[in-house]
This record gives sequence, C-alpha cells and structure tokens, in this order.
Amino acid sequence: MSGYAPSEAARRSGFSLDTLRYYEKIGLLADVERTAGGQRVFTDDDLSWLLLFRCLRDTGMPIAQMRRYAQLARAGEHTAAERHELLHHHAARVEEQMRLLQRQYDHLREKIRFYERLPGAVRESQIEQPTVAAGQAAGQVAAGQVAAG
Amino acid sequence: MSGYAPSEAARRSGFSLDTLRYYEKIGLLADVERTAGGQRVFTDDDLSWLLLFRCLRDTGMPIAQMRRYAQLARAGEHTAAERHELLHHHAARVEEQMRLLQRQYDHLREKIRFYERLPGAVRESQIEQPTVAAGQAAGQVAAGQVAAG
DNA sequence: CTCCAACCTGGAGTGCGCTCCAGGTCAAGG
DNA sequence: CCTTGACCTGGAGCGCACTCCAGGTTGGAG
Repeated sequence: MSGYAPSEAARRSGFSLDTLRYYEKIGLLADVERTAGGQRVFTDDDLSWLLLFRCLRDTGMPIAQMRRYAQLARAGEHTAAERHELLHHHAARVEEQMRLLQRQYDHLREKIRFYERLPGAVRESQIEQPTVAAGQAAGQVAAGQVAAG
Repeated sequence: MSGYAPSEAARRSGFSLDTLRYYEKIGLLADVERTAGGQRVFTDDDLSWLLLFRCLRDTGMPIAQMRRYAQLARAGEHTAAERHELLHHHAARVEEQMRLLQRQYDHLREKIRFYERLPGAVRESQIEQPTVAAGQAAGQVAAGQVAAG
C-alpha cells in the first residue's frame, strides 16, 4: 500500500498541503517521489516520517531540531547514537512540559472552583460539568482570593 | 507586603520587564501604580494577576483571550458567569492538550526504545536513564519499523 | 553632590512556523 | 477533446508574542 496523493498525505498526517511542501523545501522531507508530470507521490516511508514529525511538533520540538534529526538519519546508521540522544533529551523536556502543564492545570481548576463557589453561579456549570460535587453554592468567597477574579 | 519593583515583579512572575510593560500597554494589566518619578510599583494584586497570566500562558491561552478575561473582571461582578465560562472552556482545551501530549509522549518513548534495542546502543543510555529495564541489547530490530529512523 | 544601575518612552525589529498568492500545469471523468 | 479540480513553483505576507533599541530620567548608595 504505497503511493499517496498530496491531499491524502495531508489528511493522514494532519499537516496542510502547504506545510508538506514547506517541510520538503526546508529539507525535512527529502526526495519525495514525483509522477512523470511532476506531482508528488508520498510513500509509506514518507508517511511514517510525517507521523514522527507530527509527534515531535505536537510535543514542541522546534523545526531546526527535527531537521537535524532527519539529516542525521539520512547520514547513515552510525548516527544512531546521536539521534537517540536527541530524542532522549527531547523526552526529558516533554516530561518537564507535562509537569508544568499539570501544575498550571491544577491552578486553573482552583480558579474555576472559586467561580463555582460564588453565589449565583448555580447555572450551566451544573449542567456542563456535573462531575465535581454538585449542590454546594454556599455564599462564602474563598479566603485568600485577593483579586485577579 | 505590597509594592514590588519592576525587576522583583519580573522575577516573581517569570515574565521579562519588557513583557510586563507590554502587558500593561495592551491592556492586560491596568493602572499599575507609579512613584512620583514615574517608575512602576507592582502591588500584590498585580502580582496575583501576573501569576494568573503565567498560568494561562503556560497552558496555551492566547493573549487576546486573557485580555478579554481581564476586561470582564474589570467590568464588575456581573461578568463572573462569563469569566467562569471562559476559564471552563479553556480548561477543556487544556485537558485535550494533556491527552495529546501524553499520546505523543508515548509515541516518542516507543521511538526511543527502538534505539535502545539497537545493537551497540549500550552506552550512555545505560548511565543516563537506568530506569527502563536495563540489560537487553538484543540484536533484533523492531518489526514494523520501516524508516524514519 | 555624584554616580550608576535600574528604570522610562515610543516605536521598530525579530523568530517562528506556517499560509497565501499569482500564474501556470496535470490528469481523470464525461 | 474538454473541463475541472487537484496540483505545481517561487516568493511574499502574516500572526503571534514578544524583544530590542535609542535616548533620556530616576533614585538610592557612597
């Protein structure tokens, strides 16, 4: 099952057509095959690269680094150690990112609870988010809530 | 304990001085107090706003939305419902973001395992990351690993 | 009083990652 | 053959969130 039209590759990877062309132009994706008429044909290989790029982008890797990775991979087997290292470091950054995101998410949820404890807040919140213990709309504003309401 | 110098506010919030000025300029932070000579003095209130902005930025909220939130808050108590809604929707987006990040992190870890199973990969990986079951450097390349090495 | 680091302003510039455009070409259905 | 929608190229433009700059002012230590 090889040979995807540009639109199909875009659909499967989640990148736009322009982005696919851009990635090729800057040397992320090398040597994409063409039809006699010059239109791109993406292989399964290209697709697996795109899925990797999708992963790396979604986890915040800058394009310059993805490019380095791709160039190492093309340079041959002997760069495996460096590629491993690159991914390994990236994973560490992602872990840090996840921790930060979790922390700030908790902060956010606390802020939201402040609104849910506000008198008069018993409306759609009850409908849209019935998870958090419903039924206490006490008129007590959380202490320590200075401003930034 | 009120009245922080700009540099102190920057340190505590994690924003640069330029960013603090920028946030004031675009109307995120309103009416920051000044000394007679015109230098900014940040209050505890300002600080708690900044920490909220830090939270929202770290979780990917665009500045335009933070601005809307801040303007609602300044408009008075009667906007509490809308502010709640705004944060609530944002929280949902953050949850989605966390799920995606986790998924792609898993993908990344699988990729890394591919390198760790490569023969000859028994080096620093053993030292830097002793967590994942050490001791299997079998010479078997994972099946299905087409390219994007 | 002097010094100098920290601060001020308005406005221009930057880096990233696309995204859009004009003006053509290709290829499959009818 | 003709049409039409998907595709091609090079290059300009964009949106975001800052970041930097020049040229001047402030204010606390010595």
